[in-house]
Amino acid sequence: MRKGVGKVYVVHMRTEYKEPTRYHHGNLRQALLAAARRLLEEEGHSNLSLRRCADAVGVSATAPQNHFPNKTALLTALAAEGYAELEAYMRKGIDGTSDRDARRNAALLGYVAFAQDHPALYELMFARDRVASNDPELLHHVRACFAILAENSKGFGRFDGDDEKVAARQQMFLWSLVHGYAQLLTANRFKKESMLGESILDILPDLRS
Amino acid sequence: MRKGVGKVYVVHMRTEYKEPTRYHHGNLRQALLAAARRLLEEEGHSNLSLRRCADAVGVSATAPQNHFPNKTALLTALAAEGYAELEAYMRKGIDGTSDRDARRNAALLGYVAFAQDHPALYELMFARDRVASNDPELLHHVRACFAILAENSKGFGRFDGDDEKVAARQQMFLWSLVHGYAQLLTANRFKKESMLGESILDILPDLRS
DNA sequence: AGTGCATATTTACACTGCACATATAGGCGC
DNA sequence: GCGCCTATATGTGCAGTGTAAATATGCACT
Repeated sequence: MRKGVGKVYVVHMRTEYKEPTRYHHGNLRQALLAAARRLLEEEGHSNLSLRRCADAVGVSATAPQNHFPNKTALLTALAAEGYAELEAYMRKGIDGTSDRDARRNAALLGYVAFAQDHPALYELMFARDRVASNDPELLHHVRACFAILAENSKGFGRFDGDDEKVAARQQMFLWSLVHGYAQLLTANRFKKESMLGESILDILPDLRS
Repeated sequence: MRKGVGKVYVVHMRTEYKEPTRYHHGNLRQALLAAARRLLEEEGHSNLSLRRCADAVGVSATAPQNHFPNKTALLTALAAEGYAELEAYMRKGIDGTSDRDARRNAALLGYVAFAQDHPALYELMFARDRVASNDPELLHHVRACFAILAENSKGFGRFDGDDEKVAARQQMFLWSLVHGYAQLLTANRFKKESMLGESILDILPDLRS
């Protein structure tokens, strides 16, 4: 039995809208993810707790346990969502472009744009100790992102090895570069005076043979 | 007055050695940092707490407050220590080498080696929400690391712009690449079959003009 | 109407960071 | 030698956290 249903309205405004209190939320999993994301992006990782998510949605402190076995599971789902969006950012720039170099550049720009728009989420996506990096759903989205980069890393730069090796090295090169750039950029580790009007394309050297 | 000094020896073995109990530790700050580092690297970030550090050293739960105003301050000091070591890793490979390309390669290899030897610490060093990234001591060590990369990024690759721009872009390129590679490597994001016998030098394309 | 099961609540517990009051002892002037 | 100041430690308390376990609710299905 809920203690004082009306009371919650008196204590403070609900942050998220919720149908006039009923026992079963109906869409709690999604609502929790949305609340978690808002908390993460607006209040920072250290202010994101399961209890605050539950509060924001208007359910009891332990209700999230029915949808996520532990906090890591929630964060993992959030990270997976992030990779899906990262993929969309890259695709948006690629679609409608046919030139090979232009497609690769568009993917890189989309990648960096995502990291800049969602720095906290991007950091979470690479935090080994907060997400279950072998979660199947997460891995699915990770691979989809890598596949886009892989597709668009063909035929540039001079690398050693047979065709297979060269392809692998092109991919690793491109992902390393764009990930490092995105993270250093959002972590403010680049000198300000270096950053005037720069984009990732400016730090990509001329790789023509 | 300490409640049952002998008791702690009965409950469990102390992890760190400590002089037969005396009120003032004498070197608590250093001891706490060492304990924190051991906890971080051996038990993972989520098992690192101020109280566990205090326990490991054999002082009361709130003793750390005299040396670190809050947990972030301790983690920041730990991260600064990490940057100092990263610098040492790079210097070790560089010293004694005079060839310019060889020095740059040595710096890169040292950088990656550090990340592989201390993945948890390396992650902490770039965790925006856990360290005070504007701490003066931290910044000092960060800049020392960047300076090494900067020194050894001269005169390679074809970049646009005047001399100053080119230098900035060479540095950003190199740091992005090595940081991204180090992080993706330690986060296990590269396909296993791509990694056979690879080093960062293999994914660095031929940049000769 | 009754029943089963997914989904919620309540209660409980160990642990955390931190604020605050208090205790200790080593060093310094005398 | 002596007393006091201050850095460094302890003790206590509190709000907040993740999670386990028992209990309540109500929708779907018969």
